[in-house]
Amino acid sequence: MLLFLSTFQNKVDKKGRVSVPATFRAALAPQSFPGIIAFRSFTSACIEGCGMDFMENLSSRTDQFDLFSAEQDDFTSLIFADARQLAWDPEGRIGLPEDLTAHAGITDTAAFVGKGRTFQIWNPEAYRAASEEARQRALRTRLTLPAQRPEGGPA
Amino acid sequence: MLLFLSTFQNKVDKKGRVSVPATFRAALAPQSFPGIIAFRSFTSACIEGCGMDFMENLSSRTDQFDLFSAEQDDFTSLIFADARQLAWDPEGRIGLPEDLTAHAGITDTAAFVGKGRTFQIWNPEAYRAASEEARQRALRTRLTLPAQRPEGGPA
DNA sequence: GAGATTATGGGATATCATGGGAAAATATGG
DNA sequence: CCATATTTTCCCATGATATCCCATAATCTC
Repeated sequence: MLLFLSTFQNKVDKKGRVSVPATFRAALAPQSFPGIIAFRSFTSACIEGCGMDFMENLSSRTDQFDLFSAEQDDFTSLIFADARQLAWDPEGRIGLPEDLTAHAGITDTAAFVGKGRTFQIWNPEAYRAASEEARQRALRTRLTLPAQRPEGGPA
Repeated sequence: MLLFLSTFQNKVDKKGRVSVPATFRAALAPQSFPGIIAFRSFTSACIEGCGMDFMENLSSRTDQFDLFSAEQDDFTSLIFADARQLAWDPEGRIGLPEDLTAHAGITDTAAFVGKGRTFQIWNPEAYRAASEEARQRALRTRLTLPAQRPEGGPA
């Protein structure tokens, strides 16, 4: 199972810990780092989550900018500087740092939302509202996906 | 765990020592040299930090310049001549040389900023201002990453 | 319905950041 | 070449934090 699917609501205990859904952990099992990478979304009031491989992939892509260029610098500031490695304990829980929960408005419950290669962590009510809006928007504009790009080709 | 992620603020004691974040030390653990490489940034008021492997990679890149050319000469002066090996003590602390702290305006607190393959060391307030600017710039210009390269990267 | 897996709670333990003193290494001066 | 001063490195102590471990309840699977 390589994709993050479905939505799970788990409790945040008084220590700030929350269980990562078992299916998400299974999706991350092949990774080198036993946990998740999390950073503040810069478009929504939520936390972005992914595996270390996703960050490695991002790093490779930023290598396409010239080293020490302004673009490379801005991008790495935005993502890598803000990202946090959250290792899970033997029971599969992570501790959510205060600045992340503050950004997402999370207090006693967290919603893990599958997004395919990544996932998000929301305040449950905030997510309900945001997802309903997204659904309305999709119906209004007849949202479509671009056709798949041909794989491979000259490097 | 090959990437430098997140931002950490550590104190500089009266001896000029500061703890390298444990996760950064872990990322540098495979290296032969038990410490970091540091040199003055020539784009910002901060200290650039990395491992020896990255310096070797830089050396390869300077090979793109003609040997003994002005560019090659400038680049190697800016980086290699200025770089210093800072070994950490048994507790994971390094001593920051005065010329580096002066360049970054660091006095009693240092911010270690993850940048992927490298990291930076800032005066905390200076970094807050610079990162906020970078964030605004990135959002304004809708900075995006080039599409994934056909080869390499996780599936 | 039985066994296994998962989510949750709380106490014990280890790790990390930090401070200060002792010992060693280096530099300075006669 | 030795004595002294200065710097650097090492060692130990401490508080705060994060991690581990065990126990229990809810859920899922077969």
